[in-house]
Amino acid sequence: MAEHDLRTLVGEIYGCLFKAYGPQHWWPADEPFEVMFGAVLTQSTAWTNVEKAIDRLESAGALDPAMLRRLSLDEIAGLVRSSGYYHVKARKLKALVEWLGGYQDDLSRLRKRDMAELRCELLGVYGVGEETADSILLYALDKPAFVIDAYTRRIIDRIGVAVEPRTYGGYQALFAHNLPADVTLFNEYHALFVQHGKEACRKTSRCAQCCLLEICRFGQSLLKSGQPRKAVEES
DNA sequence: GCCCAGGTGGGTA
DNA sequence: TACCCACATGGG
Repeated sequence: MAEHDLRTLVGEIYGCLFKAYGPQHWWPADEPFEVMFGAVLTQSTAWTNVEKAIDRLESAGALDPAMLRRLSLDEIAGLVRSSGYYHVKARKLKALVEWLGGYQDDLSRLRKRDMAELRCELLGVYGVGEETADSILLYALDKPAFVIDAYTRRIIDRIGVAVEPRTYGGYQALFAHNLPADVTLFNEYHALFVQHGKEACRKTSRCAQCCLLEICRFGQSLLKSGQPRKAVEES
């Protein structure tokens, strides 16, 4: 599949999703620390459960890194119980705020850092994997990191794009190489994938009745003819 | 009662 | 590298 066609496809998917769901405006108005904690709390967890945990943190005045550093693991676990995996997540939040403490909780210092270096550093923090790191970079620190999640993989697989390698980086490269590195665009695109995943294509194995139906059909026909679209990660 | 949700870390072969 | 598995609540 030519590079030009892949670029067109990535643009078409965005166009269909935007037409169906409209602008999402995810997280930009929220407090960056709340965004960071939410990124950890939402790991493998429904957002409705995360909201309850964030509300309890807020009531305790603990949407603040300095406050969170003062609380014990058990205290944090009690506050985030509703988000599931609460013992593990308490440790993860603690590790994150310890890391923030190294910057005196000063987000302007973090925003000045090079994105790739910052990403490496985040990945070194306990509990921060690739998706969480990119969510923090994009939604809390305004860096152009494209977030890949289960919804995104599912949709891309269904459309029939042959991502190589089938890793987080492989999927991310598909978008990073075929879109301008724009924070607002990346923010909206990922939010639209999540919205679509929640509303349309969760349980069914095909995109019946969904806004990506035509794109899916095109992808399936290519697969049958033995020519899956190919996206290759640059090393 | 069963399935799933905006993952990650650690262990094993 | 490539799988497993633990981690756990709450809504449909």
